[in-house]
Amino acid sequence: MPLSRERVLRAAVDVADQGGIESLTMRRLAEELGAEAMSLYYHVANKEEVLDGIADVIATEINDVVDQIDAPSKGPDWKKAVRQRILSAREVLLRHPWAPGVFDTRTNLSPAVVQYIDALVGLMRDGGFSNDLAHHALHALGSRALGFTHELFDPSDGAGDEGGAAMLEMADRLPHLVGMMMEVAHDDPDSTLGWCDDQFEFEFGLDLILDGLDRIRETA
Amino acid sequence: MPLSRERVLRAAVDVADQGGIESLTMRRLAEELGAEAMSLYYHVANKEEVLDGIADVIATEINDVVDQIDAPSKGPDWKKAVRQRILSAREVLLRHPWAPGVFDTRTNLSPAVVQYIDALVGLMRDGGFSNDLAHHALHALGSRALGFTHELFDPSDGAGDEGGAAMLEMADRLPHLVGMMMEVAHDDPDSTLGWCDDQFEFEFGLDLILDGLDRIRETA
DNA sequence: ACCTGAACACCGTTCAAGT
DNA sequence: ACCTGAACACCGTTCAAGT
Repeated sequence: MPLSRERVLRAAVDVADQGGIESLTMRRLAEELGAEAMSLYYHVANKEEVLDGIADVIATEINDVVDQIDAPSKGPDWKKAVRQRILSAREVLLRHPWAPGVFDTRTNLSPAVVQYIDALVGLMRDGGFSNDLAHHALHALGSRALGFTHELFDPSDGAGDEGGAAMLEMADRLPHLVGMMMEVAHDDPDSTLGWCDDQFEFEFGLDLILDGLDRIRETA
Repeated sequence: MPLSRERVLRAAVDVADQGGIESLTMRRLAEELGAEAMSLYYHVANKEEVLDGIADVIATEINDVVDQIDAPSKGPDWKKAVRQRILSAREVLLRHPWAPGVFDTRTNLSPAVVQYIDALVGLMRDGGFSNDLAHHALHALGSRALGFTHELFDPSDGAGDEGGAAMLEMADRLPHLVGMMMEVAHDDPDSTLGWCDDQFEFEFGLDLILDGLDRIRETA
């Protein structure tokens, strides 16, 4: 089977899925395809084009999933329809944890992402959004529209269990944060320090925004 | 003047400010300091530590600015206080456009960022937030808490003025998006395609979230 | 048309050696 | 204690050359 742009991009996704995005080098990608690194340049201009390409592959996978959803979106139903779409997109991205980072660095926008956004605007228009409100809504959602957010920090490491003395010193400098952590961790003693339920928090933020938009929509 | 961790990090910020983050290499950084690349390793463990370091330098600059704000935050005043803080943080980041991207890749969290977040939780507590609500609020704000969001795409390029024929073809595939763009661009004929006012959109999304939180706070 | 070998410029980093 | 020269492994990429 000869090489092709298609095969190169699919292999690139496989490499990133298996070894993470930092393992995706032109030489490693060629190896995956049983070819030499230089052969790739016949099918793609450079590595940037590979990154643009795999972003588009993932966005296409998202579109394939969400386009099978057939939810009513007229009037007040818009919110459930949009919510379902975004959470489905998120499920796809959870299978490709490197993808959000790649989307972030893309300056060229993926056609499949534009297609996704277009459908989202369509749902909001069904809900009675003005074009102006739909536009602001896209900005308000930001990366959440595609199903991810950028965590400020990963609570899994750092600030860990350094023993009581360091904890007391920390409580002095960070009274509010330590107080919050202790109380929230106390309420949910299962997860001692992996104390954030990503899915729950994502939905909380998403609903906060969707509810706010719905309120503006009604009074417009 | 001998090298020092401090000088290395300040020089790294200068290099990034001047030439962008991709211009920040160990060799270029050493040149800026009139030294050899290998000398840097006496003061920092590796490049990752440089990146952790400059993230912390910027976060410290943010703290220096926001700590001078003395706004009332009790009860309903919390929202104005938080809003002002976040918009001030944003002003600092606009002077270091590379910084959001660096924050994003940091897996080790900057002490100065933690300090910033702690103060933010304090303001919310002043406003009557439960620790639980403050915790969800941090996740809902996400990177917006620090004053930035990740744009889905940069409207300055792509989808540009490819003439009427391509536009008609685009309108066919992307009816909602093209319709939205045409209407919003029509309302604001100044900015033909740089049609998004970043500052306005940032504040719109921020206020949407803050208003939603305020409503939950009141009914709690 | 499609693939490759040799080579180049550029990384981050190690380590033994200088002062 | 602080800095450096030489060297290594690894990048992305060019280009002339193979089939």
